[in-house]
Amino acid sequence: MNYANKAWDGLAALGDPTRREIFERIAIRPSAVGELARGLPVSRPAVSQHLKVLKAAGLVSEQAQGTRRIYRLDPRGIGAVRDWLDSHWATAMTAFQDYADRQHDQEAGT
Amino acid sequence: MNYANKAWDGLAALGDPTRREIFERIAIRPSAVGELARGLPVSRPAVSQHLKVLKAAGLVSEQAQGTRRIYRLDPRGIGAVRDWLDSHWATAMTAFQDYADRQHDQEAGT
DNA sequence: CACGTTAGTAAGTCATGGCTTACGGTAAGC
DNA sequence: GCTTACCGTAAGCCATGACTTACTAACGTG
Repeated sequence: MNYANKAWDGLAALGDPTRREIFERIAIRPSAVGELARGLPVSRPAVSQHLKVLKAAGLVSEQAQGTRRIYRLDPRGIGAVRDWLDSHWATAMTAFQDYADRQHDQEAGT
Repeated sequence: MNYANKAWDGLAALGDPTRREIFERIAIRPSAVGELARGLPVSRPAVSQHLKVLKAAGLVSEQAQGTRRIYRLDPRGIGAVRDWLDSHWATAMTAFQDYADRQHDQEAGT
């Protein structure tokens, strides 16, 4: 139960729509900064700043290739957020089931 | 592959730390608005507004109980975000594996 | 039936953070 | 070595959105 820390950073990072867009493009294909910026309605420095946040959250990793920096998905950070959500999803499922059962019992009881 | 829509709303909603805090408290135990506000450093209307966003994203559901509104987790919205993340996590894993293999082959080749 | 409790909405304030331009710095190519 | 391409950081601007107070509404209780 310590995905909480990393999961929070990840969720905070994925809260911005532009960052989600960048994230999804990287998911399709690892890309360099300028390459990403060319397909987006924001400037290249803006993309750089977003990548910095995504990297700090552990969602993407960077690899130098000449003067280019190739960004790709980082399974670790993504996995942390996934686990956090999965845990809450399971909680929600059982809670919902219990709730539905109780409703049913109440109706049957009267 | 249409969790994208709901997942985006969910991620946008969970981007705010106060909303995540509210979300986690509801996960522990379904609660009314005032009850939540009492344990948080923000006013009751602020909590109301956050719950509105969470509900619109399909992450929580509301049930009237007298003048009180009980909020509980909604598995549907949470599941959508979970699936979105799970999908990208799987992508990241295989991509990372491929990348590692290629690095290894390159080293062996020389 | 009035009062107290609970909660959503409106309006307005203010800070967070996303964006831009400008700059500096590194690696490849001629 | 000089130029070109690629990228991160700094500084500053500005809009989004989170928060507050005030108001209105609905339900239960004495």
